[in-house]
Amino acid sequence: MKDASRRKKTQLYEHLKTAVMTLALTPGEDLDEATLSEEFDLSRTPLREVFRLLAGEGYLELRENRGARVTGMSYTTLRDFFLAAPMIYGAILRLAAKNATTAQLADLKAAQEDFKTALRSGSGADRAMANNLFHEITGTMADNTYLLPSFKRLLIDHARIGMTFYQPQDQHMAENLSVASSQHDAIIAAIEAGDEAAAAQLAIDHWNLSRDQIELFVTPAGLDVPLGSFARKTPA
Amino acid sequence: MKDASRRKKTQLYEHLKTAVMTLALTPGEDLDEATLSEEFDLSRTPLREVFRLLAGEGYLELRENRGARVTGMSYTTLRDFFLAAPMIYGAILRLAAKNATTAQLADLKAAQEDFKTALRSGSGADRAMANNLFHEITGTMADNTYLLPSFKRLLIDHARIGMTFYQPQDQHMAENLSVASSQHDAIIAAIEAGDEAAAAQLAIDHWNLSRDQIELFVTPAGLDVPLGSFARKTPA
DNA sequence: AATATTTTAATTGTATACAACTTGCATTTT
DNA sequence: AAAATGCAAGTTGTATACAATTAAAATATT
Repeated sequence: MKDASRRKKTQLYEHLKTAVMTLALTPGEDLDEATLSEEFDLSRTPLREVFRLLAGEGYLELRENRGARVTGMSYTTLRDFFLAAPMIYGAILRLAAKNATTAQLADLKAAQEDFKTALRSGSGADRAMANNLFHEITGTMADNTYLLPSFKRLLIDHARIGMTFYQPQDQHMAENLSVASSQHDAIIAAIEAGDEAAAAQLAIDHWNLSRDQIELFVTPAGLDVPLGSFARKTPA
Repeated sequence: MKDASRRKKTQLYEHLKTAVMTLALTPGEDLDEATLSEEFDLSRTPLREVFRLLAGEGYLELRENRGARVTGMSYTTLRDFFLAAPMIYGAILRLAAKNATTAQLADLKAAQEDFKTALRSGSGADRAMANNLFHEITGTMADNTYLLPSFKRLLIDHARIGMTFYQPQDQHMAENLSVASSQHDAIIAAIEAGDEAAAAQLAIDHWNLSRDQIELFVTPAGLDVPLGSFARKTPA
C-alpha cells in the first residue's frame, strides 16, 4: 500500500513541475499546503518533502515560516539567462556529441518527432514541454555531474520564457519555430556524427534564435518600422 | 522557543556540510537518522528536511526506503570535475570582476587573510574550508542564478579533492600551496581593477594548479626520476 | 479619522505514533 | 551443505496532533 503513496508523490511532483514550466503557476505565486494536501490526498509531511525537492531543483522558493512560492522571474533574470545559457549549453552539446549512446540517440530522435507533432497540433504548453524533453535528453547524454545542475536550472526558465513564443503572434515568430525545429535536426546530426565543434556552434545558434524570439515579443513587429509605412517587417 | 529549533537545524546543516567537505564523512558513507536525531536533539521530521536540503545542494544522495548517504566520488568524478571547473569558474570570476561591490571586495580580502592564517597554522580541514569560503564569495560577487548551482556543486568536490593536498607531503606540494595563495591575491587585484579578462585567465591558472597538485598526489615525486638517481625532482 | 494595540484566525514547523519496507538471521527444504 | 523460505529486528515513510509564528481583524487610543 506504499506504492500508492509513492505514486501520489510523483504525481504531485510532476504536476507542480509542469505547472511551473508552463506558467500555469505564475512566477512568484504562493502555494497552499492545505489545499494541495487535500487535492492530492497526501498528508503535509510528504508534501513538504516534495516542496523541498522542487526548491532544490529551482522550481520553488521556500521562505521561513512563510510558505512556498514559485521561483520568481525579473528582468535581470533574462540577462543572466542569456549570459549563461550559450556557454553551458555549448558545453553540454559538445559532451553529448562525444558521449551519446545509440539508445540515447534513439530517445532524442523520438523526442524530436514529438516536438514536431506538438508544433503542428499541440498547445503552447505541449510545445514547451516537448522542447524541454528534447534538451533534457541532451543533458543526459552529456553526463557531467557538475554541468547538469546549472543546465537543469536553465531549462526551467527556458520553458517559461519559451511559453511566450510558442504561441507565435506573427509570421516571423512562427517561422522562427520551424527554424528551431531544423536546428534540432542539425543537433541530432552533429551528435550522431560525433562532431563536437558543430554541436557547440549549434548550441549558440539555438540560443541566438531564442533571444531573437524574445526581442520580437518584447518589441512587437511594426513598432520599429519606418514612420509612414503600414507594412509589417518583412518576414525573411 | 522556536528559535532554539531553528538554531539546532542550522547547526546540523552546517555540521554535515563541513563534515562532507572535509571528508570527516567519507564519500558513500551512510547516515543514520536515529543517531543524528539524538545527537542534535531534533526530531526526525526536521532532520529529514535538512537531508533534503543537503541532497538538493549535492552533499548527500537520498535513496528510496534506504536512507541518506554522502555523495560518492569515483574516478570519473575527477574527469568531469576538471572538464567543467575551468569553464564555470572562468565565467564566475569574469562576472565577479564586472559586478563586485566594495563591501564584497572587503569580505574577499578578509577571507584571503583567514586563508593565509590557515596555511600557516591551521589543519588541513581549516585550509580547505578557508579556501572554500574565498571561492564562495567570488560566487556571490558574480551573482548569476544560473551559474551558481553548478559552481556550488563544484566547490563541494573542490574542497574534498583539496583535502588530499592541503596536507602537503613534499616540498613541491607545499610550494604549490603558496602559489595558490598568490593566485588568490592576483584574483583580488583583478576583481578590484575590474579586469575581466585577467580574472578569467586566473581562474584557469588556478585549476591548472589544482590539477598539478592532484597529479603530484596520484604520482608521488621520485618515482619518475631517471634510473640510478636518488635525487628528488627539483622543486621549481 | 488615522494610527496603535490587542485579539483571533490561519498557516507553518515539530514531535510522536504508527504503518510499510528492508535486511539479516534462523529455520526448513532439497 | 547450499539454497530457499519465513521470521524478527531495525529503518524509513506517513499521518496526525500540537506548538509556534504570522497575518488579519477588531478594538482601543490619540
